[in-house]
Amino acid sequence: MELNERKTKILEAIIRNYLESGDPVGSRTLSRYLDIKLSPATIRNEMSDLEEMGYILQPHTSSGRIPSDKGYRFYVDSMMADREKEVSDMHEMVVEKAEELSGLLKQVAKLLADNTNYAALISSPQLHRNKLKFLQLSKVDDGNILAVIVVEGNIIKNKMIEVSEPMDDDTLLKLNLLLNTHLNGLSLEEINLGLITLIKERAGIHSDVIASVRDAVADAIRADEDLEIYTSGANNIFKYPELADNEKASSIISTFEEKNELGQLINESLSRDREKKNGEKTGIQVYIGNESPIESMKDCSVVTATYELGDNMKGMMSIIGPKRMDYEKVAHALKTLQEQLDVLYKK
Amino acid sequence: MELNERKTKILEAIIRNYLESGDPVGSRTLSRYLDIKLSPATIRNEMSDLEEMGYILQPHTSSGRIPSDKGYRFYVDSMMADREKEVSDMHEMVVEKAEELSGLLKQVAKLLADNTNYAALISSPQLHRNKLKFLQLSKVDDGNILAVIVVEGNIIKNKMIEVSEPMDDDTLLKLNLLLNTHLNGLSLEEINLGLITLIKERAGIHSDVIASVRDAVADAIRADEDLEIYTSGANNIFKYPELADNEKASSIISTFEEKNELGQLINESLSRDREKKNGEKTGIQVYIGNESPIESMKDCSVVTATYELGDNMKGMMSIIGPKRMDYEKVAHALKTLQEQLDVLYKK
DNA sequence: TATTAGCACTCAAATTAAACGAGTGCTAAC
DNA sequence: GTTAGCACTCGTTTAATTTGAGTGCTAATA
Repeated sequence: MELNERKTKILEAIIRNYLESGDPVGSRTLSRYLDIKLSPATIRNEMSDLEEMGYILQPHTSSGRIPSDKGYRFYVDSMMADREKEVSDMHEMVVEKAEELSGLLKQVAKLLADNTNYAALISSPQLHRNKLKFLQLSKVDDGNILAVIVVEGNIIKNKMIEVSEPMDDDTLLKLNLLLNTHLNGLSLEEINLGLITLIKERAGIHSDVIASVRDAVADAIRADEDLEIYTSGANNIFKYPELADNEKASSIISTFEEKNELGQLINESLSRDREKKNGEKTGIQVYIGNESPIESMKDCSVVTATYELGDNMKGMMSIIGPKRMDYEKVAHALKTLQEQLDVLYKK
Repeated sequence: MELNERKTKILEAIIRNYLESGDPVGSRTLSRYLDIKLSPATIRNEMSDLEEMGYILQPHTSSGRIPSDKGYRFYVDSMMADREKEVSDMHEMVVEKAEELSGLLKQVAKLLADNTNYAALISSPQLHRNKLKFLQLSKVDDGNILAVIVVEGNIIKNKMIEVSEPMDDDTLLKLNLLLNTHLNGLSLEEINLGLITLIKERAGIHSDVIASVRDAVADAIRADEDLEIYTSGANNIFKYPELADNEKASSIISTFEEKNELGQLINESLSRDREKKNGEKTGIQVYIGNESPIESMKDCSVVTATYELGDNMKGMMSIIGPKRMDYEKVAHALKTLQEQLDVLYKK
């Protein structure tokens, strides 16, 4: 079946309506709401089709329809394609330059949460150096091997690795080749996987050296140590009945308080952003329901945006709310702050 | 009416029972539960008295009784008097020395929350200097007055105050006397009040100088700048139906996230602790319901304990839960960690 | 062939009613 | 002073009923 123009219109009407009301929407309502004149019966037929195609679903027989994740996805994608609808009812959001970075970030998180009525978070900016560019092991003396590691952004790290027995030049050469072909261009997570296969292939060969190499690379890449996350408006989720029952609220709140799970979201979002650097440039990602990397947010939508402070510092901010959030407003809020942060720290 | 032994026993039985079950407790239940043999009818009479005295109350006519804030207060006070009941069902709580102080504090907060099943928080330790000890203004030259401020812990601060017109020695002497008699021994909050009366009395006299003095004193006293608060287990409140409804949960969660209101609690608790340094020495405070300095916690009980790291660093940790929390267990948990922190950083 | 009116049917949510039961206060007897 | 007895209260539970928004299907219509 094909998603023709009329079906598209109806689908959009369903979603728009549901975003506003939060109630399942039925054929009568749509008949009134649509600009094309169609009887409820006709719309019912179309809705039946749309349901079969997976865009909408019924909470129970004889109720109206609500968008499925697929439906939301369709909506968000087509919304993102239409450039810049103007969003009206939002206060001007103005970031004031703060003395402390932490103050600034707290401010941004609060602005986001207060203006959108969803939960918000922002990460401290991270040095942009997540991929391995080059790796060289050199024999310094019989007991020591020097590892030189270059990561994206041309940051160079040195690490001396002690070995129990000397390694001959030939082996070292091979090992260098092996490591470079396997690991170059990989991020930390991928390197762990890469090393596992590597060790499996060359089982037993200098596996202690390889472990040391991994540690050294991890040190060089990881900037996690100084990752701070500021949250605001977690209690906003209580405004949305579909998230406000104890079970769900508790797990969301807990994720917000623990913060370490949020780290995953940040990494995921930052690395996704890096990948499609060329194409779109807004750096806004939408995760709907199960698309989210965080388990406890499977009933939410998560909208993230990266921001840049000065030259090489990238961070992430995010809005978390119900699936039926006002995506336009949220995207707009994120973009606004993105730009402001950009300008604020431009020297 | 007097709270005789029998009434006391019945009151305690009511409270103990309610702490366990969370349900209003009636005369039949008590009759079975009590060791002295009394018929439900007799107990009803006593309960009626206890209600009149304000220790217990009825959620509605013809329901059992629950403790009032006054009842809880009685219970907690008498409990605190009995030294050290052993508490059984708690895992060993072991704090591991961490590299970073923040890591340590996060760990402690988590231990507290996980072991008690309530919400927990801990503040970073503050330098113990909250009261003004001595204040001296000296004329340096016609345009400048030097303020020397000594606060508790013998920390000395100097501040140069510019004056538009020179002040003669006599006035300065008077002002010194006035300031010292009014402000010595006061904490920051009290100083603000003290200054207001002072200014009222001596209206107009060098009020700009007085304002500068206040700022200088505030600078010297306030250590708030580096106050960090770590929380854990905020979601535990969902385990207690009396706190889990959206309204209450939302405001508690919000307080936990914003953190600045928690600062009040910390100051209040630290300064109370300082006052009764001599008498009790456990440093454990219990705030029941409205006794709490934080508005949003009026349906909770808050138990706080101070801890000392090394020589002059004092911090506060706290457990927040329903009024019917297990006070013994909580007090025990706090004491355990108090001791551990004490030992851990003893040089 | 696409659209629509009509109608029987479904089902969550709201409303009402009845039964239950834990608990009380009061009185009179022990 | 203590207790048994009893009528009464009132929140909770359960079931029955009503309501209403919405559906799918069929047959008539354009």
